[in-house]
Amino acid sequence: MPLIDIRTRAAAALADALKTEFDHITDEIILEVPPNRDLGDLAWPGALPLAGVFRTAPRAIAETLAEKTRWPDEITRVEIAGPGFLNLFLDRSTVLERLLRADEFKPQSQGKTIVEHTNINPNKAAHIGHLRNAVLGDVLVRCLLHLGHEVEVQNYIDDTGVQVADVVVGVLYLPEIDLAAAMDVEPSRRDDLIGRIIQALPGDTMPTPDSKDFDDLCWEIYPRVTNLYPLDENLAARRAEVLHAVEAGFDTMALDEAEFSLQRSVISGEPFSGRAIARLAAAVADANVRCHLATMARLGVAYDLLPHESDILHLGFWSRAFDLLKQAGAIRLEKEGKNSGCWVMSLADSPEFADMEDPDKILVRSNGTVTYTGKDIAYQLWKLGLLTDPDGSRHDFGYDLFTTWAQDRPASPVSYGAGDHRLGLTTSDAQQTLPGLTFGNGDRVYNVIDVRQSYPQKVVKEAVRILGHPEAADRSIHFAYEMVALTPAAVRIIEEKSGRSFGLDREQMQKAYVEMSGRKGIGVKADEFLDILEARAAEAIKDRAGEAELPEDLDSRAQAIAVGALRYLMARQSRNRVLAFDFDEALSFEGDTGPYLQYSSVRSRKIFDKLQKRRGEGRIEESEIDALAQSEIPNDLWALILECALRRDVVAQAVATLEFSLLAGHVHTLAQIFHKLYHAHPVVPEENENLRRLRRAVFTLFADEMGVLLEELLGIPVPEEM
RNA sequence: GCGCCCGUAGCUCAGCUGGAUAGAGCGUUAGACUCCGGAUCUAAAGGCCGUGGGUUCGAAUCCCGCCGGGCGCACCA
Repeated sequence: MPLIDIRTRAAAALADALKTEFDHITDEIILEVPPNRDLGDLAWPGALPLAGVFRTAPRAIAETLAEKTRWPDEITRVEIAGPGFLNLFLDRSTVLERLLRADEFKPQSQGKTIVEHTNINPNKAAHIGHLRNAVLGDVLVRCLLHLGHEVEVQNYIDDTGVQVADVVVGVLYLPEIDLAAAMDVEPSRRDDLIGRIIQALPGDTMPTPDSKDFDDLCWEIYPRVTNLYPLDENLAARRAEVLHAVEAGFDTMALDEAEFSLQRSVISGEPFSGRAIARLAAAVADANVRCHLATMARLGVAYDLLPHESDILHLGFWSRAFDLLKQAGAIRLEKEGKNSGCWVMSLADSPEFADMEDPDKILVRSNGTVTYTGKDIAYQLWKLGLLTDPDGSRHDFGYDLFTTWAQDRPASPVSYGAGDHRLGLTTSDAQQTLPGLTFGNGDRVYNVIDVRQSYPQKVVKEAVRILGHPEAADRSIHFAYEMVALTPAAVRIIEEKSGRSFGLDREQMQKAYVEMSGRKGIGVKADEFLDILEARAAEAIKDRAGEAELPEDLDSRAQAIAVGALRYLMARQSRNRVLAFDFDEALSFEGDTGPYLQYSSVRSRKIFDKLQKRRGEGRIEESEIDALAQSEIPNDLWALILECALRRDVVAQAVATLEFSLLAGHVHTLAQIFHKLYHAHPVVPEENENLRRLRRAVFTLFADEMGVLLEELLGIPVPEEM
C-alpha cells in the first residue's frame, strides 16, 4: 500500500467535506509531505488560498475541515499549524503492517509505449555520451514497466548514413600508411589491409567487450578520414560515391565475394564495385552494432528491436510517407532559390517556426536522396501506427531474429546467444515475420535524443501534426537531454594516456568543459571507462580486504560496483544540464554515489545473515506481522518507513517530468536515513523481543525497497558483498 | 538576429504540480562504537538562490526586463 493510495483517499475525503461545509467543489486537492516529521506526515496548505474566496480566516477553515472530514482510518491525528496548514499524522504501525503485506500493484495497461534509445551511429565505438542516452532511456523503460505499462524498446540503426560511409571511405581511400597506422599494424598494401579488416569483423558472434574490438578500430579510422576532407577534394567525391553505393544496396552478395572484388580492384587499379562497397558498409555497420550491444550488455541494457534505416529505404517507407506528405500539401518542390531542386517541408504556417529566417526544411536533396529527417518522419509515422498504404493496411517491415538474450536478475549484465528473450531486427523482405511478435504501432512514443537535435525532432513532430494526427503528435515525445562533455582535466588525462594531442587552444582549455567529438577523436570510450571503473572498484575491494583473503567473485563484485557508480552518475543529474565528465568525480565511491547506495543495501542484508547465524531468525515473516500492531515506532524508524512508502509517487513524478534526478534523490535519501539510524537500532544484540521484531520488520522493508529501487528501477546491481 | 537551456555554499549538484527553517556530496576543521561491515556516522564553518521589477497570504520555483554562459537555427545526424 503505497502512500499515494492514502493521499488519494484523504484528498477525496477532504473534497467531500469542502463540498458539504463550504459548498466548494474542486478536484485539485494536493497533499504534500511536510518538511519534517514533527509537523506531520501529510499536509494540506489549501486553506490559505481559500481564505479570500470564503472570506474566512484560513485557520478557521482548516479547523472546520479537520473536524468534519471523514478521514481514512490510517490517519490518527489532525493538527492545524502556522497560518492554516492542515497537518495529518498517520498511524505508524498500520502503515508498516500494510507496507509489509504489499499487495502487488497491477494497473490496467494503457496501450503500448515505444521507447527509442541508444541509437549510436554504427561507425565507431560508443563513448560516455552514448552511455547517458542508454542509461536515461533504460531507466525510463524500467519505470514505465514498474508503473504497469507495456513497453517496446527500439534501438535505431542508421546503417546507410554519412558516418558509416566515412569509415568505408577510410578503408578504401585513406593513404595506406595512415590506414595502417590507424589499425596499429605495419604499413602494407591496401588489399592486405582490407583483408585484415574483414578478418577483424565479429561475424555472427557477439564480441566480448574490450578495448581492442572492431568498434575501436573504427574509432581510429574515422577521425583520420574526417580530418582529410578539408585537405583533399577528391575524397569528398569518393564519399558521395560510397553513399550512393550504400543506398543502392548489395542484393545477396556474400562478404567473401565482396572482399575478393575489392582486393582485385586494388590490384588492377579498377574502380571498386558498388555492390562490394555496399556489402562492406553493411558489414562495418553490423560489426559496430554488435560491439555496441556488447557494451550496453555490461550495464544490463537490452532491446526488443533493431530497426534499420536501410530497410526503411528498401521497403519504400519513405516513398509512402512522401506520398502522404504530398497529398496533405505539406511539402513542395522548390523551382528556384537556394533550395532549388529540393523537396522542402514548409514550416512558415507553424507558429513555432514562424520567426525563423528560413522556415523550410529540406527532406529530399537536389540529387534525389532523402535526408535523415525525411526518413525519420517515415519511421516516426510507423512507430505511431500511422504509416498506412492506400488500402488502409499498415506499412510494415520484415522481421528476423537477431539473437536471443538472458538476464539472471533485473540488473545483471545481459548475455546474448542464449535465453528466452528475443531481439528482433528488421529486414527488407516484408513477408518475413517473427512468430508471436509484432512491432511498432505504439500509443505513445518516447525518443531519447540529445537536446541538440531538438530542431529536427520538432520538424518530425510537426509533420505528424500536418498529416492530420495532432493528438498522435502530442503522444510523440522528444526526451531531450544535454550532452556529456569533458572537463579540461579529463582531456589532459586522455591526451597523456593516448600519447597524442587534440590540438585544443588555450581558450578552449580554460572553459568549464570541452565538447566530445567522434570526428576529431576527442572522447572517453564507454568500454574503456567501464574497464577503468572496474579496475578501481577491484582496487577498493582489495584495500578494504586488508590481510584477509581475496574473494573468489572479485570480478563480478567489481563489475557491479562499476555499473552502480556509472548508472547513478548518469541518473542523478537532471537531464537538461551539461554533464561535465571528470575522472576523479566519476571514480569516487563515497558520498552521493552508486556504491554508497549499494553498500547500504548490502549492509542491511547482512543484518539478516548475522541474525540467522546467532539467533536463528531472519526477515520478518507473514505470521509475525500481526504482532507489530501495538508497536511504538520512534521517529527515526518512522521516517524510514514513510520514505519507503513514497516509491510510486516518486516514480510517477519522475516519468511525468522525465527527471530521474528525483528518483536518484529519493534512493539517496532512503539510504541516508538507514545509515544514520543504523547504530541506534541494533538488531542482533537486542534482547527485547518486541523491539527486535520491530527492527527486523523495518529493515526487511528497507532491504526489499532498496532491491526494487536499485535493481529493478535504476538497473544498479546489488552484489552479495562489497 | 531568432529560438531553447543553464546560473543555488569554495567546487560538483538536488530542490517534485509555488508552501513551513533552501538540502546533499566533495573539500576544510573537530570528533565516533571492544557492538549487525568505517564504501559509515556526528558536529562546525560555508547562501542578497546571477540581477531588477511583477503576480501571490506565500517565490529558488510562475511572468517580464537585464547580465553572464552553453546549444540550435545544414542538401550532417
